Amino acid sequence: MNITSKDSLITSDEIANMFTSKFSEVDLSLFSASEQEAIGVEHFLVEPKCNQNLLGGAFDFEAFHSQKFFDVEDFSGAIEYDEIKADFNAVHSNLTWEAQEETPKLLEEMLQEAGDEVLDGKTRLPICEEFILDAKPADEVTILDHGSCKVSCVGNVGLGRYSPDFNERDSAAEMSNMSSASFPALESTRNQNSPVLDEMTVQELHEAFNSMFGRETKVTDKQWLKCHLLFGLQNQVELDNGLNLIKRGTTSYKIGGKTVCSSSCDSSGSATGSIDSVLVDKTVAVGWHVERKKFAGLDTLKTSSEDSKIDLCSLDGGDEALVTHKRLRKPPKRYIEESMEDKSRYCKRKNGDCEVVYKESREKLLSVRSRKRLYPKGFGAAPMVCQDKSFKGSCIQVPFGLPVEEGHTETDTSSWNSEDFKDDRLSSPNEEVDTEPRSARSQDDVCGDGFSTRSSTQKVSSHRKHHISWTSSEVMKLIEGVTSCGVGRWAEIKRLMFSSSSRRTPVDLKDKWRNLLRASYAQLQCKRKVKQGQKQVSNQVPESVLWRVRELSTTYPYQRERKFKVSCTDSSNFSASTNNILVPLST
DNA sequence: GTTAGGG
DNA sequence: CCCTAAC
Repeated sequence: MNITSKDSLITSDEIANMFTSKFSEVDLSLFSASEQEAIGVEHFLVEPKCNQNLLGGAFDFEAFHSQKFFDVEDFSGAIEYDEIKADFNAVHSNLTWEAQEETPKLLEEMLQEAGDEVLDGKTRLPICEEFILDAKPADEVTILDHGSCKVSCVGNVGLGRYSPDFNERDSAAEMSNMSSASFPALESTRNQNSPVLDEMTVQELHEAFNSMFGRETKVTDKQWLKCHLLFGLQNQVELDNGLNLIKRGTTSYKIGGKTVCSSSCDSSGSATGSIDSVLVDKTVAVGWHVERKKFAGLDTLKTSSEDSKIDLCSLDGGDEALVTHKRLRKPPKRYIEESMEDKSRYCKRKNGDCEVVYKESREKLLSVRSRKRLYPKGFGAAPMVCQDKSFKGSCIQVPFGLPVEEGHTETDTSSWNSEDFKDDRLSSPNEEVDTEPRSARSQDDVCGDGFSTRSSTQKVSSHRKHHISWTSSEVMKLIEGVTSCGVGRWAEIKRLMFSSSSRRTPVDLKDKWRNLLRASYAQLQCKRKVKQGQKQVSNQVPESVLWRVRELSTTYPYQRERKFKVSCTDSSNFSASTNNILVPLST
């Protein structure tokens, strides 16, 4: 069976274990968790009998690969980089690295897409890249992949904070310095002849090994020890930088019978949050840790994990594969509303500033209500961290602006609720915190003509007016109205033509007219190019009607629209068209 | 209260 | 369809 398909989730406990463990524990537990999977890695940790073949021979890479525990190509870009390669020649001969050039590109892409929030982008990234590029074939790849699985979500966070405009190598040196400050050997990870490690005695190497992997080794071969230490370092760096954003296929790991990495990137935000919180302040065995404090701010992050499960972000090969492209799932509306409500209450209580809070909350809500805003471009548009000061850092925002407060959830419910935050159960009459916006809103209820768009008695569960598509007769009426009243007199048109229809407001008429204009214009353009085009446009509105619209638009120029209208003066003799042209139209 | 225009 | 500034 394909393990990957079994269960794509990992429990947060498992994650926590993985991350809270010290390095050694992580590796060991992770690798030995499952017999089958462990094989390869176990071998890695087993002291080699022959240094020559220390890794390659023991490592059953193909077995791993065939089981799809990782996608070799994910790291392909990394290979071939430096001297260390030599040591692994034996292993990666089976691998194909055609994607070598892809990784940097991917990285760049990811970085560009990354959020605009830059935490230490300069210092972290270089490492990240370095190690991507330094990733070793076969054996290391495998292990790193495990590692990166663990970190995948961290990567999400980390990369999300890289400067979008980061220059790949510019700050590499800087990074190098920084890291080496904490752990000199790190610097030499790129160099097989790492001076630091070279200078270390076997005993020291043993100690390092012990602290890194949590186990003793009897191997006295310095080279072997160095190899492992270097790898360990890199693994750690990877862990810190979470460069798992590299495009990869579905990857799963079975740990203790449970598959841990999924191919789905849903709720990446949540995952990020919790993983991060788990990661924070964890000690790295070797004692260097690269600016992990950068994540401290996220410490308070909690996932909305009503689900104890977390999707790790593995990246599918699809179009939306990259995390940076992945759209976050829209949270349940109700949840949003409740969250907003909570936020509002909290803010009210804290600040006593209803108006401000209202606007703010409303904005957030709006951002959820609007599809455009809901799905902006790219990943960065979904703020992970609640920067709202009113939250005092005590809450986080799950992907789409869902604030989750800590310790503030039980606040008084007596405070105001704007209509926007009301759902059915909230619109009880005894809520009388008549805030300004609310009172302003209530005008809707008495909006003349008996067509109230929203009323408090109405079921307001859906804030957005239910979409009512315009019927052709309505369109005709609108056109008639425009014909007789002219453009812009929507209220009058409404009175004249739609008096019986309570569902069309003057604004609706205006909007529709605008759309008609656009449609007609689009039709013109399409017509010029392909005859096919008009079918799309005239799909809903007959061409004749659009023609009519155009005619009217020339008669009643519609400010802005007019300009592009004029520009498309081709067939129709617009210049001549004045009052004469607005014709027939059955009345 | 209406309208225009952006979202 | 919503929102809001401007009228």
